[in-house]
Amino acid sequence: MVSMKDISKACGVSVATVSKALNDHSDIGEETKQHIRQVARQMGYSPNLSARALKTNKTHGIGVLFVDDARSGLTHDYFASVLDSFKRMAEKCGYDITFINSSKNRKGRMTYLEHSRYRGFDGVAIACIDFDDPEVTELVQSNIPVVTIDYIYDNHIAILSDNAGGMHELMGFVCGQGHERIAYIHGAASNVTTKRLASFYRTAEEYGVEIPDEYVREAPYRNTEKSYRETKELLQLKEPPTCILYPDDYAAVGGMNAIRDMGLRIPEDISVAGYDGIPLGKYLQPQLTTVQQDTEQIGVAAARELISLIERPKSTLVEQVTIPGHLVEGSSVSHLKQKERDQKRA
Amino acid sequence: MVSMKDISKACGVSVATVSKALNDHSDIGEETKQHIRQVARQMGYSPNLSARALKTNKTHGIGVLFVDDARSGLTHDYFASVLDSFKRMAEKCGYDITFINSSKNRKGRMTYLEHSRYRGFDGVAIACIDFDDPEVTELVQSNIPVVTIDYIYDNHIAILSDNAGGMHELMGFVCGQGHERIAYIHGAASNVTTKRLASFYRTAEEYGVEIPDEYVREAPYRNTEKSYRETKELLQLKEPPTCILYPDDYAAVGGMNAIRDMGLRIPEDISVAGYDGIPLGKYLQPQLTTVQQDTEQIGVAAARELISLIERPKSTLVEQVTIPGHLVEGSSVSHLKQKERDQKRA
DNA sequence: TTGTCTTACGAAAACGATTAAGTAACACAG
DNA sequence: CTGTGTTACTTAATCGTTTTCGTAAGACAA
Repeated sequence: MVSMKDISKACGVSVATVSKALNDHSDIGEETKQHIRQVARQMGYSPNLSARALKTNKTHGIGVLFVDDARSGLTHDYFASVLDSFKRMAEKCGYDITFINSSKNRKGRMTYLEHSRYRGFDGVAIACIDFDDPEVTELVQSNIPVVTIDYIYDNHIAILSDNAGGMHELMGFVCGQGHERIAYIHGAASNVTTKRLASFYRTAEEYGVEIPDEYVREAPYRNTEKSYRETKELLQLKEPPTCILYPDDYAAVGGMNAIRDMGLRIPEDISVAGYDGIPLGKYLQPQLTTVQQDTEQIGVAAARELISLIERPKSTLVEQVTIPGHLVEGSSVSHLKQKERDQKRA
Repeated sequence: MVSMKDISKACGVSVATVSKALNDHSDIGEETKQHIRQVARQMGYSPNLSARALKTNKTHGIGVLFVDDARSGLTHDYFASVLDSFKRMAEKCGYDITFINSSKNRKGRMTYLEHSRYRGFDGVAIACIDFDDPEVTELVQSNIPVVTIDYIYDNHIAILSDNAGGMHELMGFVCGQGHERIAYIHGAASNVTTKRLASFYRTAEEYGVEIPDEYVREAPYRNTEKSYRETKELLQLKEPPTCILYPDDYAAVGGMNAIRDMGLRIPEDISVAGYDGIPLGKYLQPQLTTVQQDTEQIGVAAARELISLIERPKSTLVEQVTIPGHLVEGSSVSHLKQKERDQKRA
């Protein structure tokens, strides 16, 4: 590998001059600069990041922390999309993305923070994880710039998908279609799901729709089997719902299977809606009504905010950015006409 | 940050002793070692990777190169799964994963190789990309250890999903179900798709099934719209196929929509099969017949081979590992009984 | 002439680790 | 007593940069 020393010899100048020329310092003559740069290019010089990082304490590396154990790491649709746009934005700004982990290797086990320090990340993005994990809070409370996605820590930057707004829009649509018996199978308790649940109730009230307790159930994220079972139970109620909302699109597919297995049609007999807007949802029959989260913007905003925090530690005032989603009106929610509703009531 | 110097002061020994104690060299007394380690722990010492890398030329970092521009980077199901298991395996061995990119940032543009050198990757994994790209071949021909996934460069380690075997098994199943008019919408030309296509023809011959040219068409990977259109065209042929194979499960869904839109039933009227084994396939109705690629093993093998190449540059003889997939017999391929076939022929 | 500025560059000390080579202390054989 | 080995350290060089503090040369004013 050709180093600055090689260039300095080739040019007959000192390494200091080479360094300054390549970094465009003002105290080097213009022609010297040009010459040094040209020679560097010719010799195929490549800066040594380790050496630079050792001096400057900047690695231009960003750590990304995802949940690992739930097996859904990168195959988690929502998260993979967010990460993808995060990555693109970060790379455009000259930062590379490395995954943080705490798996034990030959040298024992490192906490997230230890690992981050070891790698010398300039900043860290956290998402899709148990935010109460002590290792996570340790990382957040360290002096490493942090941005969280879909969770707020006091005094830290957070990028939030507008779950309350999304659910409000979805419920508004469902109610607007005339549904009055709406069930909600929500995801396992988390900051995200509680927001959606609260918004669900609030919007129901807004539209004067009553929600019996037995209409509200729980099935973990992306758990098709559980949502299948819960759906069957809902349909066996004395007064079954006319519409069922699911924690995500996968779960919705599970529910749709349950509905069909019971000989009912979607949306004629039962309406369903998912959440997330996975690519395949558009191609299901009927097309799935869902809320598409703007993963592109979430990822971009996260990267932008984190990098601005890294590069201008003080000036960053914005602490939370909420990114709206939008309703995808598929055809899995039917319009209940007045007489139909009367019929059902009769 | 506490460094070895701090520890050496606290312990009244030299930094060399600290270094050796922490790295378990044999020429340090056992009690000294223990003491130094304990103090290091108490002081919250964290090794500085940059400094270490500067000396040792090892970063314990692996670069991963994916296609970026096609927008399907991390949201590519097959690849996200492979990456996920690759990551887990690598982390278990003490390596971290960073994405390689060549996007132009403030400092101009780096090639993949330049970027890899800059980051000092110990090794590189390449997948899901245009393998003819000169930047990619430049990277492969460098002195950096490389493993490729689903593509073979001479004298380099490659991990291959058994596309020929998978297609053979799938075709064997379809033919075994009595199908004799089988169409294949294959993906855009690539090393992967040509292997499948060859295997498709070979297996057809093996079963004495003739494939008219008009039965073989092309639709890009995951392109639901194109496979929708191609499917419609296939069904409008004078002698339409009884079974259609698709390049992937997404495309299959597109095809299924076309079939249904034409008022036909799956699998009673037309059978379909996908490829990949996406999670949702199990929950489609009918359940999609497909070939599940063993992404777990592919990722693990890639990481294992790459790391062994990194750590024992000479000893690695194995150059290609083929990972078999397995048929998922859904219910989207019907069994054609003899008389039905006779009927159709009549 | 002397003093002060500017410009353009160099010397050298870091940064935090690793490691080859050296050395002091002691044991033990001859 | 001398020579040879161990054992347990220390010294010092080194990796490739960055950056602070020179300093020499020339310009220009007083």
